[in-house]
Amino acid sequence: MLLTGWLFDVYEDPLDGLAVWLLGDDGRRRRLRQAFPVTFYASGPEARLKAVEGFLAKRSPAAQVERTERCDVFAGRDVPVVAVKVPRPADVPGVFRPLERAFPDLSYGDVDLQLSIRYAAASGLFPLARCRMEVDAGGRVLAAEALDSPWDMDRPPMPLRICSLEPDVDPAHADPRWLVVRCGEQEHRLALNAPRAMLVNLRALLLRHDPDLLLAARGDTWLLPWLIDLADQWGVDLPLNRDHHGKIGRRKERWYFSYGQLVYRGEQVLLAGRWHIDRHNAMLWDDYDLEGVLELARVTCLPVQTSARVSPGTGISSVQMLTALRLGVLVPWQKQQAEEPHSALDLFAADQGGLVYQPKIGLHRNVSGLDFVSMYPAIMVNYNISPETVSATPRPGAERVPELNLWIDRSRPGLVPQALLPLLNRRVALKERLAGLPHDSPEYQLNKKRASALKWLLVTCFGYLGYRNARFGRIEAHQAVTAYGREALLCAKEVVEEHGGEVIQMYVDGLWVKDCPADYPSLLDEILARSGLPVGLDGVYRWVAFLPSRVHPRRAAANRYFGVFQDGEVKVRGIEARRRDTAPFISATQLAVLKILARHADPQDGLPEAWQALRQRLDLLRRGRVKLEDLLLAQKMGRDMEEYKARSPVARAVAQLQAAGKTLKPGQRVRYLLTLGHPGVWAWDLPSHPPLASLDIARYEELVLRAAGTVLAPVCGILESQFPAYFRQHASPHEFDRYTSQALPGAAKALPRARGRAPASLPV
DNA sequence: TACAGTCGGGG
DNA sequence: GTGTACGACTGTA
Repeated sequence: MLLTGWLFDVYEDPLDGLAVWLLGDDGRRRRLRQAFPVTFYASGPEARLKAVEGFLAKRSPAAQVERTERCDVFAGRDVPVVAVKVPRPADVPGVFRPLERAFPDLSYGDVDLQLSIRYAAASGLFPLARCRMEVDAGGRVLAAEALDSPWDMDRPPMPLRICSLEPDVDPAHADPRWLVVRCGEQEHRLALNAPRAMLVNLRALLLRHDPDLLLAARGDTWLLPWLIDLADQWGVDLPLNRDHHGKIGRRKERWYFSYGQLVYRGEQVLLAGRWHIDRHNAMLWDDYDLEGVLELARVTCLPVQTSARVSPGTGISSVQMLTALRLGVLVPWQKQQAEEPHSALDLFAADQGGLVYQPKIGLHRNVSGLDFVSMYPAIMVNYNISPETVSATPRPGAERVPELNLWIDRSRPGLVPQALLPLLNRRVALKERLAGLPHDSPEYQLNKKRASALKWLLVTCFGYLGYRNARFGRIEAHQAVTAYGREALLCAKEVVEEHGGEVIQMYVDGLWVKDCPADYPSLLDEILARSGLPVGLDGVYRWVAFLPSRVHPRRAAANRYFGVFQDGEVKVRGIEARRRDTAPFISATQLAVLKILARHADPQDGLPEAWQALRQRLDLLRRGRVKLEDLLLAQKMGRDMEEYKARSPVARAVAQLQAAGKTLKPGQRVRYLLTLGHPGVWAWDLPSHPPLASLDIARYEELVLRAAGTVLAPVCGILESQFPAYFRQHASPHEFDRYTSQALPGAAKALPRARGRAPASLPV
């Protein structure tokens, strides 16, 4: 039988090797089976390989053992190996573990690979591929072929049936009463206080709609674990899985450090034959949602349920492994080559990393923002930077890295550039398409999410190059990339200056140019021609403010700025509104003030209106008209409770929750209100809310004024620290407490003009 | 004032 | 599955 359709999912089947789900063109969802033997390799001295053969013949008779050669990418050549082929993926650990224990001195390759990646490399199929399968009467796949590729720009959408499940409130905050279930056009509200009826109804819905995707809010961390227990308790057979043979996969919650910050990942519940995604436990869901997840699955070949939950780092690592498998390069089981311990993992490490300049503090008009497009990935591709192409000694035909004693072999394409090239090309193609589409069209939205998912993959690949435990990482390659980056930025600066522009700020992959020559295309082309890397115009700022450091007011903070483009769009970086610990009301106030300034060609002309808006906001705060949710500060718990030395607000809020029986894990976010007296905070997830009168309004006022000062002080030409006093004196002629909304229009007239007040040290 | 603790950055 | 930068800022002691 010949079937065509979409590849829905592939996972291990203990008996047959693989379970393969096909979403057929006829609308049927079929669980097929496929035999799938897998091979891994051992390499080392001849005598040891002989011993391996003897060992396996005795200990693992089911394994087929063969002598051959494979490419060791770090050695740069084919090496003799023992190939060990086992009948099913599930057989690998049983054969490998004793082998590795007996021969710890050998190198191993292709051992610990995700099944989906092995399958993709072997079959040419990928998640969501259009495909044709030849299947026997017993549902065994005899042959399969892909009918499209992940790089296709236009593909028919996969006809997914989606069911969404959502509790009426966040279960961490309060006890939900309803579960809202949406299947297609229908919406059902299931009462949670009648568990048996709820289960029976949910079962009926699942059977009737048979969804491909359960999109559950808090599905990982609350709903599914709870439903599974409840169904068990009430003896209801709840068909969460579509695969009757499959088990529901549970992964425990965990926390870890990544790029210097603590990350908490909640428990995961993975279904068989159906996808389950919890948008609150899905990486970057708010950025690219389902379409981005599907794009990731196609290009990384990770299963959809995995793509939704992993960090882009895992994604890029999968693409590298896939590339290696397809090229016949061994994927090291453990990292082979020695390297210095290092710390500079991050894209923006200033020391021997990206180039950072001290901008000129204050307000600047008519500034162009120029950015290299995907700078670091473009460098890796353009200069062929890969762990195996970098060497610390000159080799014939190798190119020296600027400023460093490193050489790059450009005679053969490196593994990492080969993995990146299609991603980079696709992102460029998607962006080109976006440029021609109206922003409100569905096609624009779709492609934007795809481009965004690719962006994160590309951003992370640089970090992976320098990451100690990456399989295809090497610190020297990482250093080479940043060296080329610095060179490219300096090259761009030269070109700009030759054209008569003044560079007022440079930051890793971007530069800000005052009174940039208007002939952009030729300027950008020249930078491309001289640096080899594409540059784009981020936009032309009507004005942009670079902020001084709060700790050292004479020094500029490279990373705190805001500005307004010619079309009125606002861009902010590093200031309160960008920080996830800022209360929504405070962010909103800061942005509201900034948007008022943005409406004026000269931001100072917006000051009277900005003062008025600020007074109104403070008035709302005073009169208790701000929703409690909008006053929530949110911070991550950075360590275990016992490890806190200072009674910081977070520590106090966590302690409150603990006393109320709610335990938080490191990396989880704690939301709290600021209250009067001791302990000064009120954790949001406590069973009750604080009385309105106990909110520390004065403290909130301080925070509002501080955030407003960040954007207003540079426009007034004063230091941020002077702002609250300045505001009370100049912009608020009446006593604070006497504010009423009726008094406001008159008050606005009494405002002074700030123009010309700037001290000499602050260019305005 | 020193120290402890958390945040951004990429588009 | 793995994972702990750096500088800037805020708050505590």
